[in-house]
Amino acid sequence: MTTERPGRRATIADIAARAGVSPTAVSFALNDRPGISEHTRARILAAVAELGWRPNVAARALGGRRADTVGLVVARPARTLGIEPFFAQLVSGLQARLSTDLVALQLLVVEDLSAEVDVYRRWAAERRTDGVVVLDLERDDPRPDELVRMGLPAVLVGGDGTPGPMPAVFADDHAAMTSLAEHLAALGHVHVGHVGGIPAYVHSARRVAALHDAGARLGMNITTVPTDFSQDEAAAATRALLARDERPTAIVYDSDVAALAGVTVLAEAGLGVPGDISLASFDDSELVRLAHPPLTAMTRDTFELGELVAETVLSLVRGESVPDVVRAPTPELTVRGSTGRVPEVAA
Amino acid sequence: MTTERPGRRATIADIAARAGVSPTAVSFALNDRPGISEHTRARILAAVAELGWRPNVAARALGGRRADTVGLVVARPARTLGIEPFFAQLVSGLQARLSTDLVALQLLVVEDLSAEVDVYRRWAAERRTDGVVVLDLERDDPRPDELVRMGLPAVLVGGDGTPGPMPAVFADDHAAMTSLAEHLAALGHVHVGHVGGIPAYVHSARRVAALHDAGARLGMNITTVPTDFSQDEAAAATRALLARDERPTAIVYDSDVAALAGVTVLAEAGLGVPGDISLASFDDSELVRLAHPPLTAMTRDTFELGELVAETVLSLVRGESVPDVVRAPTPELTVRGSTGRVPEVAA
DNA sequence: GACGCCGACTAAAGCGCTTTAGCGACGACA
DNA sequence: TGTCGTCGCTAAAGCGCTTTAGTCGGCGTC
Repeated sequence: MTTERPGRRATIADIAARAGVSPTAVSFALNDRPGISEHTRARILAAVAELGWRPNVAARALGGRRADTVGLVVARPARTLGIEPFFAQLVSGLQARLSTDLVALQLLVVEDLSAEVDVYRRWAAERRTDGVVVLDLERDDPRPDELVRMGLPAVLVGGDGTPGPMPAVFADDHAAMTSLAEHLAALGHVHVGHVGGIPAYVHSARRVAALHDAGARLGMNITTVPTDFSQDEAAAATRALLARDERPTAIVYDSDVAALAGVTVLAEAGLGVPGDISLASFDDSELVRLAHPPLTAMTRDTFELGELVAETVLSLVRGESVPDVVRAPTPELTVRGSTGRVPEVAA
Repeated sequence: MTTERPGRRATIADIAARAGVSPTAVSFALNDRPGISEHTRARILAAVAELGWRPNVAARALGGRRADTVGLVVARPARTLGIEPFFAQLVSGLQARLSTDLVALQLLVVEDLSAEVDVYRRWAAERRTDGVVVLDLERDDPRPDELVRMGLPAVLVGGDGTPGPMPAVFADDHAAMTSLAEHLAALGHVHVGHVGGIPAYVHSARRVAALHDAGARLGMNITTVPTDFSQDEAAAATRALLARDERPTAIVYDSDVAALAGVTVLAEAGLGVPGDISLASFDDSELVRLAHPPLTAMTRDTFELGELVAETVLSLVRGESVPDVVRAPTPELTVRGSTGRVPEVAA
């Protein structure tokens, strides 16, 4: 156990004294730099262990070194984050990978994009983080350029798969949505509703495009209703779809939370799933697995995605070469009980 | 906008030069210390704004000041965190309150308690965080004493409401569980199952005690099955309860996620809720509101709880006086469609 | 008119590391 | 034998702030 010194905590000087060397030697030993004999190094490490000493991160960072911290700023209402499995899983994965390298994750939730950029500016000026992870890329998003300008290394999650000003981790939403559309087409569905996300988001737009492309190709009639990802709007969108003259025989939801809201609306309307109408969620998660019936969804390992993003940002801040576009696995179709053949009557 | 200097970023010396004063004056102006005239202060602040300068946090922390960071270490499997609304909401609330004071939240997920203590030790030695938030208090928990020993300020969430070695934010689980028991008793339930949490957790134990106390008082027969909070165990526990000779007419779940698992088991067993059996969840959340039928639950604002905890830890690290026990609002009963009168046959 | 005090400010030290420059000893090489 | 290179290590500067200990001029007091 650590022997508490009276008053102040141990510093590098205490270690040096105890090992009978200079502070420089301690620093060299600690950072695996050459010029310290094995014998001396061992003595130093022993002193470190005995006093339970750790270099003060602030002092370390001051010497122009890294802060060993990666930042994540999310521009969404703080209260809604708690129910987004995607987000929570991503953070868990990020955290898991970062912590193996003793790098901390700094989390911040803000109101909007401009507040988000302000935070980046602050962090960059304060040297608080070595790099950041950027989510929910939008069309003409100001963040990449701003980040380049302020010299804060960043990794984008999402994007359109084309090389941009900074590395991006990209999952092929288009291919994923296409396979979901093909699944529905194979079951005979023609009129398909789509409860989409925020159109400004690049990934939302890409999903809409994919679904409509596939619809055109496979002779399906797609109706997309955009939402802000909230349950209220998802429920309203579902009701709107049900009220259409040509009522859809299947509805695709952009997120798991939205899909659950949809399940509730259908239950209230007395419609059976998949007997009367088929449901599918683009995001898979515990939530849709627990629904009754469990929902057909595009499965991806979001935790793993987080790890991949962390890996990328770690390489980036270390100055290692990072590909412009890191491909994450494409989500794969998991068929569960919520999708079935189109009902006879409506066929 | 900031004028980028060639090479290095602005430091306090640049601001001082621009304002025609000494670095000391800049520091004083920034920290609202007396001894700077209004006129000079204004000139300094103008220079700060023009260069978009922010004090380097590392340099600041090095001067023995605060790190402006609060830590949260969670000893649970990282993958399960993503589906715990309680946890996500708490973090959101914490974050929201901390960020208004520009204090960062450091998140870390570890395997077990001993790894958690190691992280505290590291953080204390590195001066990385000013204080920490401790969750999931256990019986004979080693953490409070260890934290006191290493001099890391901490706030406990949970606990038993008695003053301990450090401030605790306490919600009266006992009273909450009692009101849930009374609700079931009023509906005529006698045989009540309880899918509990990890018995080592103080809050789990307190809930069990409350339920059994109320049972004794109200003539109910309570059967508690402990679980590790996972859905698998919750499902298994539910099946075990259903298989009992004296099948319960109501089941209480300690968490929302567990309750959802229970809903699925009942649906598979062909039992109607609340026709055949009543269900209630101790934790309320979006999840149980979305279930069909929506579940009766004990409602509390976890986001607000997070804010309260943040408030407490902020006071603590600032050296302000903090009560030993901060009382959070007691969760309140929200009756929804999942609890009903005990069925005739079983009554 | 001498003294003390106060307000406004500065010089310099110090926080705990990392890093650069350099030093002495020793062996290799010519 | 002299020189150079290398190894193992140290002295000292420097990172960008905060803080302590002043300095200096003006004003009130007796």
